[in-house]
Amino acid sequence: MKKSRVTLTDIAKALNISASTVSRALKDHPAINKETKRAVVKLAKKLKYQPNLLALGLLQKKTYTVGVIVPEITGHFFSTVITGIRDVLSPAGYNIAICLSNESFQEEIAITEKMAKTQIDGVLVSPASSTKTYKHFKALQKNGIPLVVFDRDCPGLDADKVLVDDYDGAFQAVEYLINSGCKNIAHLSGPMNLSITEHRLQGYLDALGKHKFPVKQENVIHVSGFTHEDGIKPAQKLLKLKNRPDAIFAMNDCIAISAMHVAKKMGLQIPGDVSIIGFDDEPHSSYFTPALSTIWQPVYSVGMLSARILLSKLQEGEEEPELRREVFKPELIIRASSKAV
Amino acid sequence: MKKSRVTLTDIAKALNISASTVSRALKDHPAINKETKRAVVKLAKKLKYQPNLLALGLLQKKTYTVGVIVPEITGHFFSTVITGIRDVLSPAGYNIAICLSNESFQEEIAITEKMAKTQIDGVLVSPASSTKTYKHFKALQKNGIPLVVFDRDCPGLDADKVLVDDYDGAFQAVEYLINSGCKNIAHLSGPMNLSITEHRLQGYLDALGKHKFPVKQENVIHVSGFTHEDGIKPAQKLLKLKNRPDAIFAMNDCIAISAMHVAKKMGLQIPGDVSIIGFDDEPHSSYFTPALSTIWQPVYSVGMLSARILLSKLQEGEEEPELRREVFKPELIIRASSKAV
DNA sequence: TTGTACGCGTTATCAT
DNA sequence: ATGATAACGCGTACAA
Repeated sequence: MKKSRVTLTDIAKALNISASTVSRALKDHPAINKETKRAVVKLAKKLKYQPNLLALGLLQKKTYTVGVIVPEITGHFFSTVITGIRDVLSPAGYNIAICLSNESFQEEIAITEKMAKTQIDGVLVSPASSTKTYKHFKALQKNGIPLVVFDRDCPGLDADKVLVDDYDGAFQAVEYLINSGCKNIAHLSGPMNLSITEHRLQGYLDALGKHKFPVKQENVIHVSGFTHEDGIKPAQKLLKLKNRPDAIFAMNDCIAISAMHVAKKMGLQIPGDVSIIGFDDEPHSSYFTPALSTIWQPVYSVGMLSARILLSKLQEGEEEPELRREVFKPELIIRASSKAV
Repeated sequence: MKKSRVTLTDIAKALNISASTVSRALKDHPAINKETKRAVVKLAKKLKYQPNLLALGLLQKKTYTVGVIVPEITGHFFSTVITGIRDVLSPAGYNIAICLSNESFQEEIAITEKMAKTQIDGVLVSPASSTKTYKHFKALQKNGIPLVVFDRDCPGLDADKVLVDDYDGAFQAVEYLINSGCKNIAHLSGPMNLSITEHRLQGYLDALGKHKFPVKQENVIHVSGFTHEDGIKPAQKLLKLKNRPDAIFAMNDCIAISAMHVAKKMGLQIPGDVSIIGFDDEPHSSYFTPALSTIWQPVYSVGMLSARILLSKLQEGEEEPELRREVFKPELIIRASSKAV
């Protein structure tokens, strides 16, 4: 027997008044008798009345729910972004529906469709690494659902964007390695087709170029995913090269840790034989031995700003054609896994 | 100008037929003309019609959405549980609404209320460490919303539960330390009032008791939270004791890493001077130096089973009074941070 | 101050 | 095979 929940009408019947009066009493409507209001509020509390948000959403065409699509939440990055998003959206009265694409294009499409059906008010998204076209995002926009892209760019998609200057972070890291005397710098790059992969790779290449360092094909290896396991073989390949690199810039901390692990197993000194720098500044990165040098990003701010931008679109209602593109600067954090300059 | 999305009626008008016919055409109803069906489907596709799930939910009193309440997602544990939950619920046609209580009792209450309002079908929850009463959960149940508690128990709450035998895990760890020759074993315990904290502590105490080891007050310190920072001071306090422990069993890997960090800074050998064992088997735990011994839990299975139990309640409809209580056994994983037996 | 009527989008039921 | 109607729970314009 499905217990149906208490409704406005239930209260109205019990008090022998109309549902609209009950509605007004519960919403601080100006035109309402104090007595009736008191009675209604009292009974509502007693019956533990909960307004049905589905009905409200249907009526107002507004659900006060924002969808957040991220590829994963195992790492520090996205879970922190989500915290930033929540800290902005929650006080503003918005719900957050977190959805994981699992780095899968297909799942991402399924999620966006579901969101459109559930009448979500707006969407914050960081696309999966396997995402190739943006039709599903454009479909959302055509439905009048504002979209903000964060961290991972969607080149060619007209949307508000909050990004981090990955190019700059990579450039800083590699230039530091050069300044610290490294001569043969390798790069453990990310999965192809991902904006952050490309930008970090380009930063690496340009830093080498600026200092007239030759770029060697063999020194750049793409990993297939973001787990430790994904980094092991590529790191081995790199460190077994005839002309072994004396520095590795890894696309993230997780992969950097794999590289450290491999290097240590091979009996190499860090940073004596190989300097290593990661990206992301995961919370545990400073606890490894040696402590990992890395690139710090204003992750929490990325979440907050993305949410604020979405919020403004949501509240102004009128779509303003001016799209925002905000880019945060990352910072190099030098610890013990790289030589001093 | 808010673009309202395409509805059944829009399609009906365009085709000069009734909304119900359109509805039938789109749902493979038996009684429907092939021609009209073809026309409807074609137009629906062209117009990118998306059924409004709010309306459906309102009508059927079923939203096909399940709420998942977890204290945090930064660690490996809850993100993996969520994966398990999703892998069961998604194929069954259910949506998942992930909500973070942030270890806050207040937020947890707010979340449960919101879930009741949004007419969620069922709830999976692992309570916050600050949660003290279960009224909010009972309110959900009274509303006819099935509830499954996982990992962290709610003593006294009548609900389906999927737990891990934390007592047993702790017992195994401590007994191993004893067998490996440690004489003065300390425990970095979790926040008070948390079932897993109590069970792990009890396992520690009973293992000592079984082997006639004295229990020293000074050897048990509670940490206030689950981050690395929360573990530093307690670990320092422990390792600066006049009678320094020769082993530490930490309530989780994160805290164990803090302890390792402190020990190394003090120039202690691990496991020569201090053995260390954690709990959770985080993915990076084996990459530390020395690799961390720990307790592995069937995390993914916890998620899957919880979801399956909820699913059965959801589908059978009729509430069956028989509550399930499933307890998984954890496994001790010995790496390099503890001596061999 | 309060009640009535209507509509949000959908489906089930009954009628045609 | 198709259409009309009612219903889900709520808020609001309008009437009383």
